[in-house]
Amino acid sequence: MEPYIPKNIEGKWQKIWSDTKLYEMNVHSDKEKLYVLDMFPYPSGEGLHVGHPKGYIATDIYSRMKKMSGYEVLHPMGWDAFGLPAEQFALKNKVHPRVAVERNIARFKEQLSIIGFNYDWTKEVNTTDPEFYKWTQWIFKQMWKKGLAYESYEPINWCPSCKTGLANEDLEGDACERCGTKVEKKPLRQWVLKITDYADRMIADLDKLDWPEGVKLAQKNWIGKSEGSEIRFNLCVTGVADGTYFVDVFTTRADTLLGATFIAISAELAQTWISMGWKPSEKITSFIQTTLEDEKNRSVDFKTELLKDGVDTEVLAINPLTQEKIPVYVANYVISGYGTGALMGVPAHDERDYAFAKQHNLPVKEVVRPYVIDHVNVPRPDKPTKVRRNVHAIVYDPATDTYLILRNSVHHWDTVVIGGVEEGEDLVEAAKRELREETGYTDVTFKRILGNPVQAGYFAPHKDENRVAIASAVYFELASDARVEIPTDGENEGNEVLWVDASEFVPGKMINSELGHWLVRLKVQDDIPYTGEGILVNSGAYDNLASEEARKKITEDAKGKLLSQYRLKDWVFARQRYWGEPFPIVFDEHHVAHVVADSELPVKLPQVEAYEPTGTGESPLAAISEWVNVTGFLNEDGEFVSCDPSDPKAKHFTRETNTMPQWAGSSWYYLRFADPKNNTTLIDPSLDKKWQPVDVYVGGDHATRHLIYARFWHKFLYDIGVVSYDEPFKRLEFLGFILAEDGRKMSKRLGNVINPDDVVAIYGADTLRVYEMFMAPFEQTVAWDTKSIVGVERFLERVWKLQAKVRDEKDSSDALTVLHKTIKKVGEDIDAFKFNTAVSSMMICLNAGEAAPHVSSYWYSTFITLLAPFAPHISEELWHTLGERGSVHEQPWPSFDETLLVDTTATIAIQIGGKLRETITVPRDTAEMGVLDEVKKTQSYQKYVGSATPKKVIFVPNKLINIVI
RNA sequence: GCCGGAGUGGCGGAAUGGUAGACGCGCACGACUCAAAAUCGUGUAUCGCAAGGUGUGUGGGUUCGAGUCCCACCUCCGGCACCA
Repeated sequence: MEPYIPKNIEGKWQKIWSDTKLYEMNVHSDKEKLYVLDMFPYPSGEGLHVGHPKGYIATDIYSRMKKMSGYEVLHPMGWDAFGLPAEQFALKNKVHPRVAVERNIARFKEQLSIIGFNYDWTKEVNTTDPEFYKWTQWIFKQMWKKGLAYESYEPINWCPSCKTGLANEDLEGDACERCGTKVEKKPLRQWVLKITDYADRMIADLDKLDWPEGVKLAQKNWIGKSEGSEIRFNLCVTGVADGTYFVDVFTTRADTLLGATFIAISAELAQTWISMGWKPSEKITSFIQTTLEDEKNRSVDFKTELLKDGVDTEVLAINPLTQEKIPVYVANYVISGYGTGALMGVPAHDERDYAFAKQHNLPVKEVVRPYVIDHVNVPRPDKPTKVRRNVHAIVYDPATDTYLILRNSVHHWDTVVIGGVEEGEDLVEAAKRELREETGYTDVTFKRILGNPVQAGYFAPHKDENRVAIASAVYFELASDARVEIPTDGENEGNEVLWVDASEFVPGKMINSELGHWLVRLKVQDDIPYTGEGILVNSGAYDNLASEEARKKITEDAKGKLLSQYRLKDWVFARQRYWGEPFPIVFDEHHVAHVVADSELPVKLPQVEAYEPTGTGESPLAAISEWVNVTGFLNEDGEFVSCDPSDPKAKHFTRETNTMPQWAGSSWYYLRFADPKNNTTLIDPSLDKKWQPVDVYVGGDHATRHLIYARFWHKFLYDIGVVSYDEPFKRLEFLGFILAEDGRKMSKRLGNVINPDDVVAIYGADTLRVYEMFMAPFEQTVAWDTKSIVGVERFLERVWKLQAKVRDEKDSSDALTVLHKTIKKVGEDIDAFKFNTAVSSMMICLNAGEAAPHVSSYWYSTFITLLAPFAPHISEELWHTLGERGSVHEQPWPSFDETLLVDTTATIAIQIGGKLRETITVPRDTAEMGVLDEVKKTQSYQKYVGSATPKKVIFVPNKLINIVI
């Protein structure tokens, strides 16, 4: 037997597989399709570290197993090579980005090739290839035609270091995600994509995706839909007729409109007012200016300016329902990009508005009262209703850390001390009176009233009527045990006065359904506004309406409209850099934009010497006049067609000089793999129908960028009929990253990078592959551990050596059973991306094979077949050593025999009173009686049960028997 | 603050409500060797000589039985954050 030397076999097989085109697949095959895709890499100049291949190993294993199971598998690879990192790398190394990208791709490919991946390289795509980005431009053009791409002059995030505008998704807090520089707001002409048009569908369709729930939630939160109302407040400005001016506010709580006591607007909106002719005082103007400039302090604390200074003009807002006039502030905490950039302040029902009102001494007007429905005695619609005001006396004894309750033996309930209150009666006095009458305690210290009343609805069976209780709570502490005698009959009949600790003083154990609210208020020392829903009070005609109903009615009556707002912003889609896709747009002499005709695509990125960013907000392309200036004419569709300047139709146009962001190509690249060379359409419709969607998509966490952008583009392509399915990625598996041995991220700077080439050189590609799958659950981030890799090395070594034990004889039943269990387990685990346990089960199987006197060639070749997706080289070598023909990677995936899965004996755990005492081995499927007979013979039974009669026996066949005594 | 995810030996980690710690690393001892490495074998949660206790972040609960289910809390990691 030859020794196992990976480098002697791995290169050899890689060459044979490549020469025999083993991995070239047929997109037109009749077999059932499966599309397995990695998030394609950005070919950076640093090359791969061991973390990069992790996901590729997983898809490699998955796709190999599926191919063996009879699927035609599309498993391609490509390059996401446009964008800032490549350009920065090129600038730094003084090479052209195109050259740098080619070099980096070659390096990546070489690194990938030695790991033995099964990519079909005939399907390779590259986003910087004009034949590819032609279609990126084409998609943009379709969006433009549908009005989804528009020019905007709004201030955007500008990174002064990268010298380009950025999308919201490109930020980390308020800094550039790439270089960490604080971004500035810069007004810039931008191309923006209307992604918000798809927000609702992107939320709704999450339901049909087999994605990790956490990712779906992250997307939902990122999109951040809130449903509310836009309501107009007319303005009352000194010297101008009321209603000439107005402000629209967005609110999710239109039900609190009658509690609005101020309006706050953003500095941006104030500036718009100024540009429309409003002339505020110097003080206000300067406040607006500083707020606009002081970008970072806007999220720190309240800074406001009241639009009233007694000198020039005074601005008040008129509540559309009450006509009440309320003050208007410019406030730094109101942001312009959300809603209308103006809000109505309702201090009684919003924490921030409350804090604001306290700071400015504004009235707090309660309009929503918490409302609880008793779930035991639910109000009955057919019964009359009586309204009562009452007070709850909550008494705490600090000495014993307990609360005072009444336990009633007639009604079987625990309750706080409750008493009715008359109109105008003092709550504290009423509560004290009830305390004395019902418990006898007289010496309590009043602490505070627990906020506004809570309303409860319940059915009172003993009175056969519904009750609405409007309850306030008064909080006391017990000062001394002083008590007076109380009668035990009448109201007090059946009552026992008790002190209970906090665990008993909870809504589930007490009858008082208001208690939950009291406990929340007890916890915080200051009054807090009630931000929940309830029923309306102090709202005139709207009193007693539930919040939800009130929102509709109030919005309607205030002539507002119901609409949704999103946290997600439209996608700022232009970059002022060289290395990206040019836009298929030209401008005429009036600076009106036109798309270019299809015949003009691709609009190629010009070859230039200097491509440094200008920093002026202009792209470096703008300086290339021979590229920018073009002659042509608009055809009958209004699209630009170039022509010779001598042509009588010729007119002068200039090209759009911004380029597309890095995320453009990756938003649709997965569509191209099935048909990468098609020159007439983005993808042949029949191939789209056959191969989309991606069945399994694997990569790092891009929940809020790539995966949002791609879904948006895909849905757009679906709408215009280019693709036939409305979601791009059916199943998504995230991978956990591999950290350096020191637990930090691998980086050249830290000098802790583990290079896969080195690992392959020492241990071989198969060991690297199996180790990366074995080290931790796939989705979990884990630190590289060079020590542990030998475990996998030994495993493959022992697999190799087991060939010496192959005999032409029957397997032991143990070895056979383990093998079939392993076939089942490995298949199931690969399906579920549980590679670590798949490897572990193969180790168990190998242990069993080694323990057996010999293994059959069936046993060994089956084992090799299971191992093949994980360790393709050693498996192929052993396959041929066994004298088998063809490639192990083209063998059918082994099937298991159900009858062989079960052991002939079973180990039964004997529990006595739930405690494990002993185990016994009995023939499989021994019935309860049989097992019990055996159990009775055991020492444990004699000792713990003896002659006593078991109260109960729980029997789980082949597993456990529990004797309860 | 809000929303996710996770807390199990010295380490990575296993466990459809049914024998916690599979598998692997490490470690200890033994075999082989002049010796070492490699390899192979045995052992390895913890306290205890043992019988037997105790153990899956903490405290409660449900259950014959809880790492797993329920309630409250603590810690760590990730995301969002004046979003009206």
